[in-house]
Amino acid sequence: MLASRLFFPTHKEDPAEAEAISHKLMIRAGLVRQLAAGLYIYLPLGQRVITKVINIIHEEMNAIGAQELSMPVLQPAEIWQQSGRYGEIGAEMFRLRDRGGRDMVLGMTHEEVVTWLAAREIRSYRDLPQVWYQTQTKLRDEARPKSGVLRTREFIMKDSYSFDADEGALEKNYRLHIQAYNRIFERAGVRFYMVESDPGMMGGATAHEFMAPSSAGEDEVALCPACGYAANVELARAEPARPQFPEPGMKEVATPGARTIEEVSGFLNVTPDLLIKSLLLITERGPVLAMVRGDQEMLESKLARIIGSHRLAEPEEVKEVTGAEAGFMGPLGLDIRKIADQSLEGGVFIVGANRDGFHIIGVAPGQDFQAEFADIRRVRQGEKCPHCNASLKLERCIEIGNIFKLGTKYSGPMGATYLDEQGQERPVIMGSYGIGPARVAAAAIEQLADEKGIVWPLSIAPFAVHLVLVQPADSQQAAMAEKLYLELKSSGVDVLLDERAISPGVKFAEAELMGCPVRVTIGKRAVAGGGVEVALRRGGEEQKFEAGEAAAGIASLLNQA
RNA sequence: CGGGGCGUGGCGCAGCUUGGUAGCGCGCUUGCUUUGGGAGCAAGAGGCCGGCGGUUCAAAUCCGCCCGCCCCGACCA
Repeated sequence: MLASRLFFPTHKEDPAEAEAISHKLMIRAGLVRQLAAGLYIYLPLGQRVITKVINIIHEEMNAIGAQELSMPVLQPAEIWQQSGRYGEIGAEMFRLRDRGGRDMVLGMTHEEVVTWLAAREIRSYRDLPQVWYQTQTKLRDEARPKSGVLRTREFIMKDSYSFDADEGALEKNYRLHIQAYNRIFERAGVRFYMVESDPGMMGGATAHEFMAPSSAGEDEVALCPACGYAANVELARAEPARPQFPEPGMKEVATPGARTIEEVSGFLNVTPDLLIKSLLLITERGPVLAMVRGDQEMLESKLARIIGSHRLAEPEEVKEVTGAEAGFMGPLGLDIRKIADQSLEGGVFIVGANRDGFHIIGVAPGQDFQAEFADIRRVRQGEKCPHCNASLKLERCIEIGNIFKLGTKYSGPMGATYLDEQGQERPVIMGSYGIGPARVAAAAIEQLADEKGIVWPLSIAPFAVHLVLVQPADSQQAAMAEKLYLELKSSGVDVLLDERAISPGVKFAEAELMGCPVRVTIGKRAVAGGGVEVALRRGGEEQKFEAGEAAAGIASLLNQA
C-alpha cells in the first residue's frame, strides 16, 4: 500500500469529546470516525485491524470444529416472544414494524435465531454436537454509549453457540472455547484474565469473562495472586477483616441529628465497622431491609439475585415501614424480610433504633434479631481470598469475551429438542460464547500505547512494516525504497510505503501515531551506504541492514516477533 | 432515566459577564524556498456562531423551548 493512496486522515490534537486513550488515538490515527453517539465508521486502517482480529478468531474457532454461518439482523418479534425476552428486555432493544405491520426487532444477539434453526433442523442425538458461529453486527440501544469503540450501539460480535445432548458434552464444548479464547487473546497480543462472571438471570448456570486490564474498562475484577481465584466484583467473595467487637447487651442511646455512618461513628466515637448500615428496599413482595457493615458497600447485583428486582424506598416509605427517618432505621422490631451480609454474623454492632434521634448499641445479629445471612457486599482491595486467604487485588478491566452455559434456557421454551438413543425427546443443551473484536483492538491500544501513539502487536497491526521514504524527489532514495517495498510485498509482508512529498517530520510522527511494529527508513544515509535503518515501534530498538539484505533481515525480525 | 458540562470555518479553541466589524492556532489551496522529526515566507479559500421562537433600532452575546455530543450515576438478561 502506498501512503499517497491510503485514506488515513490524522489529527495532531486530541479530539475534544474523547476521554479514553484508545478513543483519542483511534480518532487521531485515522482508524475511526464517529457518526453519532455510539455509531462509528471504520476507516481503512481501523477496518484492517478489525479484519485481522476477526481472522485470528475465525482460525481458532475453526480449529475447535466450529462452523461459520450468517443470520439476519432484522428478526421477527415472534421468536423473542417465544423465548420470553421480548417482554423482559426494555428500551435496550431496537423495535420496529415492517410495512405489513408485523413487529420486528434488530438483533442484540442471536440466541433466538440460532435456537429457532436448531429447533427445526436438529432431531436426533446423531445430529449432536454442533457448534455454529457468526461474526456480525449487533444492535443495542445503549443507555449510554461511551469510551469510543468500547461501548457502542452498533458493534460487530463473534458469537458461537453450542448444542449438546447433555451437560457433560456441554462442559466439553465450554472447555474447548476456553482453550480457543486463550489462544485468540494471546495471539492478539493483549493481556487478559479469565474470571468468574455473573450469569445474570441464567440461574445456576456458570459463566466466565475474559478481561483485559485497563483503566478505560467498565468492569472490576478481584484477583488472588496466590491461588489464581479471579472473579468479577459483581460476584467476587472475600473475607473482610473483623474488628474488635464490644460486649453484647442492648442499650438505647441518644444520637441527635446523627444520621449517616460518619456522623454516628463520630458522635459515638467508634469506627464505622462497628455499625450496621441499613437500607430499605421495595420489591414486588413488599419491603426488605438489607444490612451491611458500616464501612462496607452494598452490591445491588448480589442482592438482586436474592430478592429480585427492587428499588430504594422513598423517605415517606421508610417512615411508614420503620417509624423513623432513614438515618435511624434498624432491624429491631421490624416484621419484614431482612437480609444481612455474612460479615455481620457473630459480631456486636450499633444499629438504628427506628426512633428518630436514637441508636441501639450492643446488638448481636442472629440473636437479637433474625435475618437471612448472605453475601451482599462489594469486595475491597486487600481483603482475604475466599480460597487461600491471600490478599485480593482489584483491577479495572475491559470485557473482551464472555462464555455462558445456557442449558435449556432457550431450547426449552423454543422447542429445540432431539430424540436420544432411547427415543426420548430431550431439550438440547446450549452454550453461547462471544468476543468483541473492536474491544480487543481498543484493549491492545489501551495496554500498549505510549506518548507518541499506538503500539500495535504485530498480529493485529494494520501494516507490519511502515517504510518511510525520506526524500521521494531523490531518485536514488526512491529507487531503493521501491525495490525494498516490492521485495517485502512479494514475500507476503503487509507493508506501507510512505512516498508522499511532505516533510519527513510529519512522516515519522504519523508512523509513530499509527503504530506499525516495524519502521524502515530510507533516506540519504541509506543511499550513502549507511544501511537501511529498521526500528521497532515497541521499545524503540534500531538496527541497520545492508540494502541487499534488508528484506530478509526484516522478514526474520517479523518472524521473531 | 437522574445529575453536570459543552455546541462558534475541517480539527482544537477565544469572543458571550458589559448586545453594535466574527477572531486565533492547526489543517486546506497557490507560489517560492526548504527536505532525517508535525518546516519558512507570501497570497488565498472557507463560518446563516446547533435549531426554532422571543426581547431589542440591533443578538454568537440576553430570555424560553427543542436538538445534538461528552462526563458521572442508574442500566447493560
